[in-house]
Amino acid sequence: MANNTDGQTKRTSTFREKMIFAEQYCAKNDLQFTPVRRKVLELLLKSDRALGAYELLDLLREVGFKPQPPVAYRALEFLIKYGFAHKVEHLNAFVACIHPGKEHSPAFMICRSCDSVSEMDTLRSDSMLAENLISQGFKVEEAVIEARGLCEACADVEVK
Amino acid sequence: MANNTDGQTKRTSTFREKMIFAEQYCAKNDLQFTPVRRKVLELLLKSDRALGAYELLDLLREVGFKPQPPVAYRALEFLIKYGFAHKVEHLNAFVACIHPGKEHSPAFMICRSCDSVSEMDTLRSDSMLAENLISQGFKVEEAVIEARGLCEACADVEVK
DNA sequence: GATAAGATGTTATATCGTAACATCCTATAG
DNA sequence: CTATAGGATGTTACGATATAACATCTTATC
Repeated sequence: MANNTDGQTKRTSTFREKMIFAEQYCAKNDLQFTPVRRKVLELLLKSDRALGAYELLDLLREVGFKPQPPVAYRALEFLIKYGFAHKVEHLNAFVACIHPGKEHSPAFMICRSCDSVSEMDTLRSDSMLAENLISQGFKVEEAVIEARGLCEACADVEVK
Repeated sequence: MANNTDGQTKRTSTFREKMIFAEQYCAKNDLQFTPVRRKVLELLLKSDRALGAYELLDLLREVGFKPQPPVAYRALEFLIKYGFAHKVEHLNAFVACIHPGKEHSPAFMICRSCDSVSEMDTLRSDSMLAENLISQGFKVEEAVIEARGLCEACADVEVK
């Protein structure tokens, strides 16, 4: 299938495109996209599961870093603050964001069979939710949705 | 205002009514509503905030129990399993459920100012959400919504 | 009164997360 | 070229959350 030089092909953005986006976003906004931060984002992007902080620490060690826990948590804090990653609260674990740069409240689909986590494109449901809550007198500033169930692949397999 | 003998008055159910409901539900379903479980539910019902497991342990100690962590976690596991309580993942803390016995995915409104947690009556939004996710090939089995923002009281106060 | 299931007691430890302070790096002013 | 200031990282130590594993007790039933 398409490589990066094929500007015509329709597809979601690639790993490399996301890294380049992060790079440029940081440059534009005077943010330091340091080696640890870059590596953590790479690891999250390459994983189809959410990764725990200590798991990330192990992976960082495998590629030559010698980080203590605060290093991972600080990198994650940075990535989350600027919209490159989210925390999945049900798992105490972290995932790369699918549309960094855009304001949004994330919604996750967590497969109970294969543990994959995918982020829903949920700009629409945001507003439904907010309206709903506002109607009860609550002023929503941010909202997170986490759904557990079966992803398409695992639902196909399960005969039950 | 109304006491329990006033069957006509419209209001949400009282602490005592909820305890009686739990009692009867357990009796009907051969579940043991033991002293620790009862006390933990009482404590959650009486609190307007979510309570952490270790906070509950302290409160249990104040009333004569001498529990180690697993005791609290087991009581909570029971209450959650049978729909009397929920875990608020953003807070690593627990709240009593507002409508036990009914199948539902909870939605919480967490006030960033006063820390109050209230559960939204969200049977409707459930289905909206499920439809939305199903459309992306994911089979939702349960979903949790957690919104942060300002409760009505705190929004009124805040002049900003 | 034997037995089995569920509940609780208890110890120890795993897992997740952060406070606090030292050090380093880099940009910019003097 | 130093000085210095802010942000980033290194490091130690610990706090907070959660559970595994096994012992004991309680209760219902045979």
